[in-house]
Amino acid sequence: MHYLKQEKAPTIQDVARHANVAVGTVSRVLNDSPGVKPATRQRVLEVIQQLDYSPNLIARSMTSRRTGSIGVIVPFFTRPFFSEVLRGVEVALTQARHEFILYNVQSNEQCVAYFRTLPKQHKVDGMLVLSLYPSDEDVANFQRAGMPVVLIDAFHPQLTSLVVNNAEGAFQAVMSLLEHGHRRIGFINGITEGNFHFNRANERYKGLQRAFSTMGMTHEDDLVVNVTWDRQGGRQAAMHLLTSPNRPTAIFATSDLQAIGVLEVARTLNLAVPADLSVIGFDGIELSEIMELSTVQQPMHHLGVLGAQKLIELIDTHEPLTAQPELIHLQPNLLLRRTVNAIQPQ
Amino acid sequence: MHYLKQEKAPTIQDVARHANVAVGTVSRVLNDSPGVKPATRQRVLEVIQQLDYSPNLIARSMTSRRTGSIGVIVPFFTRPFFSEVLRGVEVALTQARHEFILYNVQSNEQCVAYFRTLPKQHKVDGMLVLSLYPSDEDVANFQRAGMPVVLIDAFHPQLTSLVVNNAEGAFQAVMSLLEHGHRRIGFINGITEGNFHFNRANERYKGLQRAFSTMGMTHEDDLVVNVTWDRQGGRQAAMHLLTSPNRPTAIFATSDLQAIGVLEVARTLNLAVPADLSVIGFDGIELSEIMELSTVQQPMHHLGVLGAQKLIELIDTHEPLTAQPELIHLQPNLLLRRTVNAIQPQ
DNA sequence: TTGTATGCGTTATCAT
DNA sequence: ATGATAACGCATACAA
Repeated sequence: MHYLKQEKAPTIQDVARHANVAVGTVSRVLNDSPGVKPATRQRVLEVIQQLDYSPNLIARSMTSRRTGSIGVIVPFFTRPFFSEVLRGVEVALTQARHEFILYNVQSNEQCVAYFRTLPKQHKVDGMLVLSLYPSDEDVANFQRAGMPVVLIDAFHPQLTSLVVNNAEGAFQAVMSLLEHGHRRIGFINGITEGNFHFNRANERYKGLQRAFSTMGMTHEDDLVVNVTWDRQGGRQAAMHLLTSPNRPTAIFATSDLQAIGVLEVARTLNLAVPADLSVIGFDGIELSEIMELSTVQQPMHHLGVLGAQKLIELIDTHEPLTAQPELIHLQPNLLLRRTVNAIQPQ
Repeated sequence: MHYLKQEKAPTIQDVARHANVAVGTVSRVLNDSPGVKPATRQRVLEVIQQLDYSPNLIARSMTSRRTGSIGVIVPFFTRPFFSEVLRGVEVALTQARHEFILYNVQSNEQCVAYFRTLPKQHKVDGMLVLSLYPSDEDVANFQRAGMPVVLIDAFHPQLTSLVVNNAEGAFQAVMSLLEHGHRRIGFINGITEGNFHFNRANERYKGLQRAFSTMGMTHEDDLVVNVTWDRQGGRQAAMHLLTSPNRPTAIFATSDLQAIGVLEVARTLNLAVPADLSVIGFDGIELSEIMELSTVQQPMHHLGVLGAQKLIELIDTHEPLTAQPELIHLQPNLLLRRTVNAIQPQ
């Protein structure tokens, strides 16, 4: 092969020289600032074309103090729920001509490290945090660094937060089961592998309890199992619940993945769904549709889009830090599908 | 709330001043270069701590000409296949202390635009390209810009490429169907929504043809359907194939998602799988396991890890552009599960 | 309308 | 061992 010429990339200086103008003028052309003679502009444009010049974005960030990219901190980004939210984020961001750096977190230490270091590195203009709860100290750090932050599926009093009404979603799901005649309802509660600060699962538990008390009943503690949010966790929980004496006739899981795990175990135990067992999940990922799983649908895409838009807003308005943080509530939506049935007469 | 002090972030100058040293010394401490008296180092370190100073990475990139982040160009990143590869990328990258910017592409124009602009913007140190084929001109651009590129699940003679032996995978899948007695085998070929440059599907078709010719037979054209890579496409194709007279007894799809679509249609048509219809997919995504779908497993995670490692290598060695591009072959692996059965006696 | 000069926060190359 | 200073590529305030 012929040798490759790897000339240094042309700079604004080169353009200026070739066009017989000063760098200032080229800069003005680039940012189409007013006050440059059409003829000159034309000439500069031609040279730019000819030299195949493109501004160095890093250098530009030096003066503009904007990088054009935002950081997204997310646990286990390949999980369908997060993946769907990210999709929404991506849509809103590309529309706003921004890019995003993905900071995947798999352990508490990693999360803490990101919260600590990222605000001060100046690599991003703002941060989107998914399902993770920064501490007061972390928040103070963000503010000191002047770094806008939006929380998605998480909450902090001083940060713009988008939250889904988890309690309400759980309430509806469990009410539905109760109305179908179920009384022994297993509840699979999510803990997280990394031991992050979550509390969604507890809200969902409260929703369940409210449903029971609405019906003048109380939920029995022995039907609550704490496991991880994934299929594996669901399988463990289901194995425990379904092989115990006086097994539940229905199971409500705090994630679809867990619910899928339940379905798998039910299959191996030869329990027919929904004849022998009703199941409701949470999230409304695509998989739930395929499996015809009843679930509490979260507005994942919307969560992502809205969160990204709010963040861009904060960045663009240069966010007077006195501004009141917004708290935005979104509603989940119960989706009854194949896996829920009225309880069979014994 | 008390007013928020949003002081400007401290710079290396501030540190120098507070420590009564010159910026050069602070820089030396930061990069632990040799030749700085322990006492001085200590003092500087203390000031850094006290000021909560952290170097501005953008400014650092100015001189170092390295950003510490790489760009990943990927179509439809939420699809399980890409998502899994990305997971591998993330693992290798965080290990190498790099970050990645996700460039999601959904149309040919977007892809072309990324190929054109990204190399010259200096926002990333290198690029990872998934399942997309840059043109010769694009490649020339990369080289001119001195931007290392690694192709994953794609190939270009002048670029380090990781490819899976698609033909072999398809061959094994179809051979298995043939050995199970199937003769009328539907083939669902993938086209892509965005009209990118793909050719994987054709390789898979070749594998199918080779299997047939190995058995001294030929595959009939009317059993080939071209649809998109997703569930939707699979459903369309299945509907077409399964409602035609003399329907196939088995279907081989070029993606698991398509195969899932086939299963869905089979269910609505009251065709039992595998009694009435055998199905094999391609990719080996988690969903295939849940659905007990037979499939050709691709080394997705490995693809991501290896690709990222190769790219980091290129970046670190500052890649003398004369270097021979590597071509790395990975093998897929046939996974026979519930959805394949010997053909039933009519 | 256009040119010049300064600054952005580092690193690196000189001196000292 | 450390200090002073020139790049790095661009934007911008100020001059002309």
